[in-house]
Amino acid sequence: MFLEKKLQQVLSQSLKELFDSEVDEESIKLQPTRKEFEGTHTFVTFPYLKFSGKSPEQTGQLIGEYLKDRTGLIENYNVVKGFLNLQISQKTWLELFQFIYESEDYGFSPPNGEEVMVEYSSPNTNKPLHLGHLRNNFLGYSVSRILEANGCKVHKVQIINDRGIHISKSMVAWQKFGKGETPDSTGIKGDKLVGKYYVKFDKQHKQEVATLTDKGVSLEKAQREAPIMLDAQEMLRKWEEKDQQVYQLWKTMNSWVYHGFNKTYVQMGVVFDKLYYESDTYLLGKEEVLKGLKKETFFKKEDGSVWVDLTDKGLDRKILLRSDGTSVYMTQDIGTAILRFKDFPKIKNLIYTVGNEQEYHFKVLFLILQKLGFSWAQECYHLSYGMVDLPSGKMKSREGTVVDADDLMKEMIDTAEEHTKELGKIETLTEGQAKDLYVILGLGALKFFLLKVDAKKRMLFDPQASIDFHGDTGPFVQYTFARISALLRRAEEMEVNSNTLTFNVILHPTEVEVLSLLNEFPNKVKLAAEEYNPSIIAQYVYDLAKSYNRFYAEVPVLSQSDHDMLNFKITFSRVVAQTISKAMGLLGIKVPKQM
RNA sequence: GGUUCCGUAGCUCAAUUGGAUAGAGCAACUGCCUUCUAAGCAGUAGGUUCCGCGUUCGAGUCGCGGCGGAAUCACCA
Repeated sequence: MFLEKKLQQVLSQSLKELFDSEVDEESIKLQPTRKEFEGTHTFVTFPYLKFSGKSPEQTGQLIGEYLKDRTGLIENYNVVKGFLNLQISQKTWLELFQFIYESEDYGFSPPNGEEVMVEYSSPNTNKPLHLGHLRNNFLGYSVSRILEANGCKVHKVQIINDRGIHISKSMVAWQKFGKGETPDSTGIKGDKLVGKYYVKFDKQHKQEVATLTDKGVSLEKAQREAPIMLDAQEMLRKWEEKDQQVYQLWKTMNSWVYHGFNKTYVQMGVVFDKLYYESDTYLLGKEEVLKGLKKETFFKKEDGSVWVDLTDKGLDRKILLRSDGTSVYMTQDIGTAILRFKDFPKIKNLIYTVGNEQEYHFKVLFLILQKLGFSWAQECYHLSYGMVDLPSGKMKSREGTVVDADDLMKEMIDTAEEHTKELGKIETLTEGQAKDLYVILGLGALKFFLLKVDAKKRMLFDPQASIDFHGDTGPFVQYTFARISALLRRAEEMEVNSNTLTFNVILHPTEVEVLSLLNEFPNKVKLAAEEYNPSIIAQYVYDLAKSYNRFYAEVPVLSQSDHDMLNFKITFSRVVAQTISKAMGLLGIKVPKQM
């Protein structure tokens, strides 16, 4: 950013003086120079030929010459076809470093007064969290952090789908087969216990359906009218009537689940500022739909069901209330959205982190909110992410191919422990510190793996082979941080005076490369926020670490005899470590001082 | 069938939003620990960017037509 501004300025100036053309500084685009050419920044001359009236090469030559002679910014240049490659002068690089070093919070913006809400995690209370939730949560959490880094105040919220037929199913099965089991009595985590009964329901249901179809009942009818299914529906009715016993059971079982979820969230390292429950919002949604019906925004069918007609927007008709008056998914979401803007009237943006399978749903939801006359409907955004596939294909709870969140995290942590012990570099850590380290590394690997891929894209996760601790991974970046930390510890022992920085030094090419990346950091943070895209940060921090490692391998730091050089390289390393730590923080990943 | 998204090295992913000879990691192979952490560094090999046509100085990227895959189109959530 620092460099771009200066370059844009002098380029605009040169265009004016050389060709007498007014070009807005902001509109001048620079791109990184391909590494087979000399230089770091490239200016493409093609768009400006109309001003110069000369060939691409000549235009490049003229501008390059001007910059070299008239400004101290570049020390050399070369022209290949229409590409003007600029080599920034040492002096400029050092100015840049000084600027970064002295910046209060380099790359991050101070509060700008904007308020946004990010929803991530929308679990059902009938089964445990799985790999899909991990991508969802890491993504939403990271996007929140990135928005915060850009100065926004972020409300991190969760919507808990705590009502409906699915939880009734678990409740019925627990009543029938549970024999009073509780998380305490069994030692099973609450969400797992409830999930167990959800599976039990499914099993029982299948059996009953089979019995019925054997008697000649059609499959569809059998599925609908199997005794246990009727029980579940009855239970849902009783719940809506607030039947004491059912309500109590519902509260109890949900509390088990929340307790279990919380453990999982703590391990994941994600937090929420506020929780929304669908049981609190579905009635509000219903009210709004009835209001809309009065105003004839919606219409009623003969059987009493309420619909919205979106055919004028190229979409379909969509049901909002069933013929028996009960609400559907959409009804709840209408209520939730309204409640949120009531709770936080100042929010500029409501971001839903939800899988791309629900794109249609959100398109419809936002249109309905618009029809209801809420101006803020424009501010709702569906942050849609792709599904996580397994080598065996899609995850399906019924077929037992779901990767459980707790299991996966534990596996990652165990692998990290194994790896660390093999390398044997942490004898000085206490047992507690070592345990913490395994969590940092295991989760770092997992988060980085899930976040480095563009969120919009469907991705493949191979539990056996996908998670590596080498190469383009979380631990690689963490390692770079730990390495620099070790270096800095040593430097401290040497008592190097780093208070006075005199930049009377000669830069190594690898240092220029790193500086060029450090210069990019603010851009990346901004871009990641604009696109709600953490993968930009993940790719960036990998490049930075990679590039620093090259420097580390080629340039000795502590054995520098010249004081200024020594001092510079230590400070330089510290700035890189700080930037790595900040970038990883945006991904929700911690970095260890030793590993 | 309609709509939307996707197709890049053996595998997993990039490619600065239309820029130069399409880049990383993994897997394979070759070097580098008596000097700051080798979870590292350097190197070799690997490509008709699914196919075809078009748009222009320039296409993995934009348009059209195919082929292949996914999601969605519920009185499920």
